[in-house]
Amino acid sequence: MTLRFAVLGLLAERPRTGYQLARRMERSTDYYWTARHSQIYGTLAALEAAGQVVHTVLAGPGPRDNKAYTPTAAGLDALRAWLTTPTAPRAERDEFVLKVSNLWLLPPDEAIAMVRAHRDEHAERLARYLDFEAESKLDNASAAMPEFATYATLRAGVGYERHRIAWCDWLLDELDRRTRGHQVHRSRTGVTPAPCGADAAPPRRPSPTATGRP
Amino acid sequence: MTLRFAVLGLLAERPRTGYQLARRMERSTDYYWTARHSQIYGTLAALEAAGQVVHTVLAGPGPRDNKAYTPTAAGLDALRAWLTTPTAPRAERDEFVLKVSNLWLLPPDEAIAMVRAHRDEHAERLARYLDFEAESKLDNASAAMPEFATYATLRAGVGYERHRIAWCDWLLDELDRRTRGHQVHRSRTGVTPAPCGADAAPPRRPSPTATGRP
DNA sequence: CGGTCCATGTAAGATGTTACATGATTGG
DNA sequence: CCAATCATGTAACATCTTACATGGACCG
Repeated sequence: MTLRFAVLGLLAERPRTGYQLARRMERSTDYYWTARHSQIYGTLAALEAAGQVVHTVLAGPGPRDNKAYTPTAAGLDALRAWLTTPTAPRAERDEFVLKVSNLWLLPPDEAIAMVRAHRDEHAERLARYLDFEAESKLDNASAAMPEFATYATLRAGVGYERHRIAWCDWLLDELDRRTRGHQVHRSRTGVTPAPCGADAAPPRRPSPTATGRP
Repeated sequence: MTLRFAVLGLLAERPRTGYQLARRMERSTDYYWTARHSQIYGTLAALEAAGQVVHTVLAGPGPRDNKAYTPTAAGLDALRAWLTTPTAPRAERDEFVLKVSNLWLLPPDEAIAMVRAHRDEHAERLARYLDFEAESKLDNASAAMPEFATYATLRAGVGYERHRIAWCDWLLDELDRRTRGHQVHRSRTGVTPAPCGADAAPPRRPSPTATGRP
């Protein structure tokens, strides 16, 4: 259902065609929902069937008709109702963090390279966001203007990238610290041999607590 | 494909049954991929067909056989290969940020209430994460131990929640500031009326320090 | 005259969620 | 005795991605 509201929200700003919506939603910078055009056209049809948008044909330049969609009063009501509904916490799915949870399987140098690459990518994104931010001048825009809302989402992106970078830096630091001392034992096979102590008998019960908690 | 590797990763730590995997993956705290059991059993079958895991039947307490899965050498190789593959930036889908991008449609008091509720939820989650963190003592665990990797993902969670909270605080502040002068027009609705002074246009740059970092 | 942008659609497939189904053991 | 936990599976559905299809206008 969320895509419906994402589309409605963009249409509430100003009428757009399916193509324009697709352009806007194919990247997620400063917006936070993506969709391909194949999804969008279907969604627009569904919204229209539900009486939440209407379209006017504009006979644009292409061979196709140019359909500009506008939300109806019912559509805007639905949108506002959705806005105030508590947001169910979405399942966090983060492929990189998942990889990090398996980092112990990699030799230290590869682990470090991998994190470093990720860090750089986020640094680049942060730079892009900051460029956007510098361009957007909204001075004393009121909270009732779309410009302010857009700016607020951009700030979310900036904060997120900063957090990501800080975390990568911390990780790199830790990886360095926690491999130092063990590096001595590395003899040209890429794998760390057991360094010392506690060789036998890690407890290994099927332990129900080990399965994890809430 | 990602789920395959998520499962392989957990099995690399220690053998588990489908049920145990499902327990671990139904919440996303300190892990970062979720799945229902209905997905997991299928994935295990696919992994086995691909020769990446094998199972041994343990005739557990239930009426069903208790199948414990272990990765094969081929499975571990595939997992390590995946770890070093560059992570394609996943489409960011964040329902709350999407809502914020439509915030201009709401009357100020409702907007503020909505953000506040979100903030509180994240504060609660942060507290839970910090509890976990306090419990996990890994002192000088090496980077080659699963415990460290798990701890690293927990740190990601902590950083994320902190960023989220800081962003909400910033937003609440801005919403307050940017509606003040406009509140004069709202009569008797339980919301702070404009107190005094600074009615029109104080410079109000979007001070970047306000976002606050980890 | 070949590629990119405009512009709208359909179809097949992968992935994820919800609901259905079964049945033993343990604790209140 | 009723509910929860253990334990594994299937089926229907919703959602998302990728690929196929069409064709005019404009630029180099």
